Amino acid sequence: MPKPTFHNLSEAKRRRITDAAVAEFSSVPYAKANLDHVVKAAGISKGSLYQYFGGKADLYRWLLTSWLPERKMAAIGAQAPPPGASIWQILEQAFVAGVRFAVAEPELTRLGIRFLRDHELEPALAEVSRQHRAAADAWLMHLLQQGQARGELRADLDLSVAAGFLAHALGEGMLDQLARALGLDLHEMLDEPGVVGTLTEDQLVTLVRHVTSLFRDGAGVP
Amino acid sequence: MPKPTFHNLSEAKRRRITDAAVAEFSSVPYAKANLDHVVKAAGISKGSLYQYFGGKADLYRWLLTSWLPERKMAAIGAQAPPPGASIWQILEQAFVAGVRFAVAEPELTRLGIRFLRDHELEPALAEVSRQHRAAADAWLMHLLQQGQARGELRADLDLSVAAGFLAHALGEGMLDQLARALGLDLHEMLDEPGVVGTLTEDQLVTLVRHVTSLFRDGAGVP
DNA sequence: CAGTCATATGACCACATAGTCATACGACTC
DNA sequence: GAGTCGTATGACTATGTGGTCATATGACTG
Repeated sequence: MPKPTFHNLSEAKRRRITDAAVAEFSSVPYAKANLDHVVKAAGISKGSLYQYFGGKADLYRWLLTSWLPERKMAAIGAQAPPPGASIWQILEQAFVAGVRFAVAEPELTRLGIRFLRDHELEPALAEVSRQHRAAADAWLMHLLQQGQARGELRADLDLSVAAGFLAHALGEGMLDQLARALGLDLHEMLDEPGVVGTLTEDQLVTLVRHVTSLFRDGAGVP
Repeated sequence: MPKPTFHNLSEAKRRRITDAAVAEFSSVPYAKANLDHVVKAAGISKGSLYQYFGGKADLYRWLLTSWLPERKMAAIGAQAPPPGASIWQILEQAFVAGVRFAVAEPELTRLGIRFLRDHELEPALAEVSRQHRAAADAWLMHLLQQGQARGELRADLDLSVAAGFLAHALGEGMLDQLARALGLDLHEMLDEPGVVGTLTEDQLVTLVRHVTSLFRDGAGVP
């Protein structure tokens, strides 16, 4: 976590530093991320960085556990679902919010994806990631149980299996599908700023419905 | 690719080197993998390793593009599906073969998973991975089209979306589900050699059926 | 203006580790 | 036994980079 000095800096300077760090950590895996790039891009000296943060791991941890979640919250907002919403509406809302964020902030998305892939490196981060997973899991299981009780789900569904797939589908999986729809690789898509913007709201919602439809009743063709 | 010298070595020595390399590359990401560990574990000198391979990247590439596929083929074998098989039988067979391999060879599985996660590092490997993906994709799409033509699929299914999910489900996703069934994290599961053996053939097949059932007709509860 | 404090600096150090090379070994030939 | 050829060795070099520290700047105080 940042040292007090960091909080005393001007908003603009903090921003320069954060931007530089995000750019670096989102473009290469943690082990390859280079603090010299960060300080150069931020226009500060190496010594200063160590006046603000405890080190590389500290900076990375702060970005992922404090800064990124804040940005995400700010961007998505905690939209309460309408009172009588079906679990499909709730899921759809979550899916769409996630994809909209990815479209609006491809760099932050890349940062998050990188984290998913090498969180095992920093034991402290592994714990963070485990908690995230557990929270998402609990939320999904609760939702699915509710759905099953209301008869909104296919009756033959194994909830645990479904929750596992939805967890993936809500995150990376959805982005993969998007990339697929554009004929690209996930990384290619996130690296090209313009391309995601070509997706229409309509395409997006259609894609989301195709995903959720897997868990709803089929049309029942024999 | 290995230099000619490597092929002249005794089977046993080649084996020691390969085992050491697999152990290293499967336990840490490529950037962190240390050739000194490899030579020590293999009981050879650093110079020798460079007599056998062009360098770190060369060794890694060979493991993933030649050695691992061979081992996989040997372990799974190219079982032709029975002539009149439904796509569900074919998929089930593929799923089960994949999981059996993971159970039998957790270290090789870890190696493969690591590769999936940092293939972007080595441009040459990115190409390899792209080809794998494309091949898997083509196979799945073909299978699904066949299934749709025969009416074995839910009629409302978007084939492209389904193929995307199946691609994940056949690989990492299936392993994730397995770990979930054991109450573990994917990496925890692969790191503990004993634990996977506790799964019965029955549990395994049941899990696989739960996954494929997502794409089949639901029981149709309103 | 002297003193003090927070902040800034970048040359520098410490260390890890990919890759090299001069040298040695040993089997096989003549 | 001298020559030669494929192989083995590990000390060494080159490089990249996380982290440190003596020194500086400059604002504010009395």
